[in-house]
Amino acid sequence: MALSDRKKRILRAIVETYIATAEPVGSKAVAQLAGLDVSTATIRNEMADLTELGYLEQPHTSAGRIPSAAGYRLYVNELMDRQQLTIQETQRINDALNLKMEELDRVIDRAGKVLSQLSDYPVFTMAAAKERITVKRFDLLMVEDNAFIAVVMTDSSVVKNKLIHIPNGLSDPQLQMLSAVLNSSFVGLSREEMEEALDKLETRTAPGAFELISLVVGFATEVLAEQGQQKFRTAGITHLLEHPEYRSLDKAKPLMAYLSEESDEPHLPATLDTGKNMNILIGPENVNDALKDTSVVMASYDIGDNMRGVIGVVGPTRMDYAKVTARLSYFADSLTRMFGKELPAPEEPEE
Amino acid sequence: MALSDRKKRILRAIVETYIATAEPVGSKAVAQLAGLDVSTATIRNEMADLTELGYLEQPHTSAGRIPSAAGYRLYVNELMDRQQLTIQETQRINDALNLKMEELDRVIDRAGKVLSQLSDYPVFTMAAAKERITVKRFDLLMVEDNAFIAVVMTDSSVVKNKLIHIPNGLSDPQLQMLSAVLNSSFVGLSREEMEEALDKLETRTAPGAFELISLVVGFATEVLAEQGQQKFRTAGITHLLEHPEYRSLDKAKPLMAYLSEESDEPHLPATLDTGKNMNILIGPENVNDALKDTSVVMASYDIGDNMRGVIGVVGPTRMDYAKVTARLSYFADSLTRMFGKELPAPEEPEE
DNA sequence: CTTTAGCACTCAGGGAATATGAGTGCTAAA
DNA sequence: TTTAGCACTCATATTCCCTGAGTGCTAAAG
Repeated sequence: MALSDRKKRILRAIVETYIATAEPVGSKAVAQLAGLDVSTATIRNEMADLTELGYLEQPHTSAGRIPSAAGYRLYVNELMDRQQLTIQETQRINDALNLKMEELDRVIDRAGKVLSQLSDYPVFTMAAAKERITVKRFDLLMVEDNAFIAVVMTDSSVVKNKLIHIPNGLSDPQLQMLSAVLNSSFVGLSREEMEEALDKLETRTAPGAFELISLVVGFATEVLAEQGQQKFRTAGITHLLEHPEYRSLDKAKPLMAYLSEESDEPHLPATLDTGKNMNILIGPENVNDALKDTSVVMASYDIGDNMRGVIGVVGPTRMDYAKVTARLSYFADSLTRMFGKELPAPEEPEE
Repeated sequence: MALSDRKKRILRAIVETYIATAEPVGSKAVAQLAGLDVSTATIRNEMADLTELGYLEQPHTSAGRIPSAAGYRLYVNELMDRQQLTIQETQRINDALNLKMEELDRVIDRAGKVLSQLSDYPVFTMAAAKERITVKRFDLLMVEDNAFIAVVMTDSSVVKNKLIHIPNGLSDPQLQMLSAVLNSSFVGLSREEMEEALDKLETRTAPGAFELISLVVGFATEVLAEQGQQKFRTAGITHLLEHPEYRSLDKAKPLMAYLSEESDEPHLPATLDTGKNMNILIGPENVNDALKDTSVVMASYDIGDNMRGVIGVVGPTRMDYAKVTARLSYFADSLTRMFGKELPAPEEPEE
């Protein structure tokens, strides 16, 4: 039940010209473009077949054809050429990512921005710890008399700190003691485990000391929570407005609101834990209502050993899949490569 | 050359109904709304005068009038009522801000988001150190054998850290020494001064040690740079699309791109250092081209002693100034108050 | 001098009618 | 199986006309 070669060429020509023009494609245009030496009538017959098979749709009787979701799917799976990036583009990407290593978030943000510029579609990014993360060590640094800095390092080598004020001051030995308790009782525990451990400790500890411990542990659980959370960010949402399917604001507004974090939480079906690297969701394949007429192309990458990120492109079903997938996979590879090399060692002193 | 009372009432009625309806206001509507017991003909005469004086404009001969920039200006300066917030609104604002104190950036982000929801316009925020900031102290914490954590605290009590890898390891005394050099030679210096000091030090120090020092100092300068930088963020840009003046995408796109950080650097004329608290820029008063048909209402607030922030609302010239200024000033006051109380003491252990 | 009624005039926006043309399906011949 | 030919469909653009809100001006009234 495979399609004839000719049908495939016709389908491909239709998908590609529709992607380029956003207008229904007629038999005449296909005849010229598909490079087949047959008449438009023949093409029409084939197109009728393809419509019957569900790969094409007709907006109305007297218009050309546009690809259906199934048509795009077939195109993406079998027909599409693997596009090459130009040297300028790879250069651009490398420049953007290989800046002197900054904070994770910023690198990801920048990646999103550049990908959006290169693809002309909005881009979203997420990152989260893959599995259970724990605190690897605590450090406390006295500052003046009435405050100390709590430094928390996770087992994925993320380090966070917080300034904690203490009205009554704290002696050096007290600080040592505090640090000892933290490092002996709370290292290696997940967030929930830390909270349990804290409860147990309460009865066995002097109230004053417990107060301080719970402040630091509270901060540590926040850090773990934040690391485990999937931070959703977007770049280039205004690119949406460049595509005719969003010319009407009724279409554009909900999607833009959805992307710009204004609709609350329930975000993209970004399957962080999928094994596959590249994932294409075409229109109705999206579960989420706001994305029904939208395609999402996303790729995941590793951030060191313990985290994983997703970077994805959002656009109309009529998306330039060939262009997007090429750029996207290059990005995902680059990110994996650079985080593999650089994390958990954020900066190598070059010499 | 002051306007008669009646003219003022007419102007005010026109501004307010135009703000509400977005459509040119005719003499009949004014007669009903202004509460003056005069005929439409009289109103027409007055409106003709106001047009002549430059406070009103006529889109075309047979339409009603709309306020000119000067008209808005007069309205904002003299005619506008000071609006009260409802209890629900102040409650909402307090809830949003008085969460347990998180990082500065997040509080500001949340403030922007809530203000945007309450005002139905996009909101931008910025924050930066007011004056010269310096490092107050350095701490170094050895982690395993091949890395240490550098902790930098600025004089505005911001603490940042970074994990630094060292291929060759480091002995405890070496670390002590490093720390001593940093704390004796680089505390109290501005970014530029640190770089100078680093240059001078180079000749007098062993290459290996200098390498490490320059890594830590490099990080410190980054921290100072980041603090001094004005971080521009926006929330709720999609609110733009709700206003008829941005129904045409040609209008909406550039402004949205401008706001969503896609057009590079040269951002809002946000005068961080202005003495005034509230600042209203109406349409052509904006220097920037992208904002020519746009009004900006902004307020500044203090973040502790050493930083200052701006929060502002962006919208069409036909903006609901009364509503916006009321909410905005409440926000600015709340922010100043909360940062005054909570910073530089980010969290008081309650007891 | 100010206000008002009356009136002719303007002009954007909406709706119906019409024209255009790209594209189709079908039939019959090659 | 392919192709030429033809009648048919229908979205879109164009034109034209109508409607009505709003204006400015004039002349009378207060």
